[in-house]
Amino acid sequence: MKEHKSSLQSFVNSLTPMEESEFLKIWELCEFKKIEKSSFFVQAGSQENKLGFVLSGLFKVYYTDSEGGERIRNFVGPGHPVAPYSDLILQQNSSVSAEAIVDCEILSIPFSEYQSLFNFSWKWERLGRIVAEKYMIHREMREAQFLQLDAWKRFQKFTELFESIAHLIPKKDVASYLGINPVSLSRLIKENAQ
Amino acid sequence: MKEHKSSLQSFVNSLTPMEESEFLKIWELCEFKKIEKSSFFVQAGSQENKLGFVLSGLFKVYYTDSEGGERIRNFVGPGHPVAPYSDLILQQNSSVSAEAIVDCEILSIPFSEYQSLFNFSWKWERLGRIVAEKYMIHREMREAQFLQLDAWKRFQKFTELFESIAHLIPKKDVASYLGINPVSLSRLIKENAQ
DNA sequence: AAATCACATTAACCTATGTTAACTCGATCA
DNA sequence: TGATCGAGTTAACATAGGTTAATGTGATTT
Repeated sequence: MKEHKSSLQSFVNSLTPMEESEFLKIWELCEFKKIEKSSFFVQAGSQENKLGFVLSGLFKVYYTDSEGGERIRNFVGPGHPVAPYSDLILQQNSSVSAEAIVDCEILSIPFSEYQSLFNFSWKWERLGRIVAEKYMIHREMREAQFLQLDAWKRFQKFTELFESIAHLIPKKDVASYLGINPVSLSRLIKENAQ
Repeated sequence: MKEHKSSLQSFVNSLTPMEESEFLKIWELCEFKKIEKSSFFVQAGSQENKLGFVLSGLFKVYYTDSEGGERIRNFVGPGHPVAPYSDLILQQNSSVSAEAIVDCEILSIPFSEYQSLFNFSWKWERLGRIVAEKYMIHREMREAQFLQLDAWKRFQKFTELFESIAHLIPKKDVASYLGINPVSLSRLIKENAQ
């Protein structure tokens, strides 16, 4: 669909401006998929070869602990890539699951073919660099927050960062993202309310 | 010095094999520096334009909290880059300090010139991508540990990761890296020492 | 409509980690 | 040589956050 194409295209162009012909290289790799609420784009433990680009909806990306509990690494909404990026690079089984919180639409791209674009042109190599840099900046921001902030301050940062989509996210998932449990989040909200 | 050159060269080649002539592009940018114990390569709050490559010694890279306390993000030893990488990319004042834990020798490279190499050849763009990917993988690993592990388990991971240099790191700095205080680390070691 | 279910809230109690302070020890300095 | 200092340890107590369990509520299923 036209709008899906332009959604990906404006993402790509915002990172590295590209000629239409260059952009088509990735567009040809895209497969449109619908993923309904509570279904998975990526399953932890499996060897994946997909990079997703979210068109609509919202995913949670999480580690699973030994008792089956979720530890949410990130939420990913429209206009952003969703993938077990480190695992794809290291060619290891996915350490995270990516699950739809609401009904979602995505473009799915085979990761190995995405990587092949790096050999196809400098522009794509550059895009790969910038994508990696952006991932890094986000992971580092989270690391900094765990290192410096208590749970309540992390909650405030969460609220700022996910302002536009926070209302879609169940509180239990917010708690998991913060590294605390839902009961504790309830208490924090109550204690800090006004 | 010959050995400094080959130290950087083998780092570069391990990421992306390069012709001697290509490698010289970065080698020409390098300035050799000695940084003595307790001195800084990077100061938090200042606008920096340097990428360091550690030849010998050991740095701690840390955030400073409102009361002046250190929150250590990472330790960097020989053969690795040391820089406020995200801040350099975002062109903002450094959010971290990089301080020598012992006397150090480094190569210092102007970051803007390092970035210019990306325009000079595809090979350098590729190197930039791989460096960013590796940074990302490390930041993500730390994020995952804060999300999933308690302080004692994080300490065990620290011990594995920094096996070869852990003996150089004061325990108070280890505690800071773990996100706990030195008194708590002492207690954990005591309680877990069988 | 009744039953079920996931989610959220609250309370009571528990545990990991923080805080303060005292003491030791080895390194450095006067 | 003695004084000082920073790091590390320990103990006592404080607090943030975890655990369990009870309760409510709204959505979904039967």
